[in-house]
Amino acid sequence: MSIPRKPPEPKVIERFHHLAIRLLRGLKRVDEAHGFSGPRASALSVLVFRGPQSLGELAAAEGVKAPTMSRLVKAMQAEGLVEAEVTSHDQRQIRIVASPRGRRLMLKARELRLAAIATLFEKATPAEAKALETVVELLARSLDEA
Amino acid sequence: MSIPRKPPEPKVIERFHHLAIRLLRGLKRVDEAHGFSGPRASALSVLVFRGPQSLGELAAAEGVKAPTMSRLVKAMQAEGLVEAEVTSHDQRQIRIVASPRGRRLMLKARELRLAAIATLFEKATPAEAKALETVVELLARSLDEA
DNA sequence: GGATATTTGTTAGCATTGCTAACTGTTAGC
DNA sequence: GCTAACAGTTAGCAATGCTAACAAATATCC
Repeated sequence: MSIPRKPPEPKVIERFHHLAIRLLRGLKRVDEAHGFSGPRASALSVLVFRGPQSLGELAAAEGVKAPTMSRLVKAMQAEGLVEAEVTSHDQRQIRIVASPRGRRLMLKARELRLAAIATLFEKATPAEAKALETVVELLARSLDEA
Repeated sequence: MSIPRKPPEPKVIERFHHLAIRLLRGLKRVDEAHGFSGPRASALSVLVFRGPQSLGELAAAEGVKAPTMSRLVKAMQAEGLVEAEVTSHDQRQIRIVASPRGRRLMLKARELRLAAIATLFEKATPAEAKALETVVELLARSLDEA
């Protein structure tokens, strides 16, 4: 028994593409207005939601190479956003932790981003809200298996 | 007569946010795999779809300041992606045009991006395809009025 | 008509963020 | 224990964003 399929029109794909770009561009503005942006916010959310990470883990989570993350961590340390220390059992690794201040700022920034997105959907009808859920499910499935 | 409303759950917003980030990150990879990326592809699509632009217009369309676009145009000229010349009536302005090669490469890159997105939706059921259309409509409406 | 202001683009110089290559120190394996 | 592999750091390059300061052309205002 096969599942019925009906891929969306190319036109819809194009519009979706364009909208995704515009959305992220807008979010970038939200971040910049609030101070620390991009890589800092992203690395901090990993540290807050997944807990302390080694440099390698954090670099992998963010999809960047070790030297890039090394420099970012150093900068964030100087700004009091994270703390780093050598772990007990393996003297090579470092353990990076979000500082209370880093945690607070990240959560605030995240809140603003989510609020900005929520605004876009606030006028949704019940049917549209349901459609959004459906699309989120579909996208999550596709991205996870990719 | 008021329209019934039912904003989506915060959880759905969060997931949508996360998925949008993952999607764009993936597209960046697609671009990088193919050579020229980000600002070049984006500026070229403005030149191809809206036609020749002055430097100021192009900078505004891309949301960057004039010096940034000035440098980008110079680099793209050197790479044979665009051509620039002084306009007839106002000797201050330049008229930037996509070269045939720039046009071709941009269209190819765009095709790859859209194909990557299409892949995500190719297993959609008819109901899911309809839901995507609904969300695209809703998003477009919200972003346009913002 | 000519002095002054505005507009358009460029140049110079700085910050951030990505990379690779080369290095240091630590751990693991033979 | 010697050597190989691993974890991070440092140095240096490229791309992309910015502001400040400038040159040239055009508009504006007596």
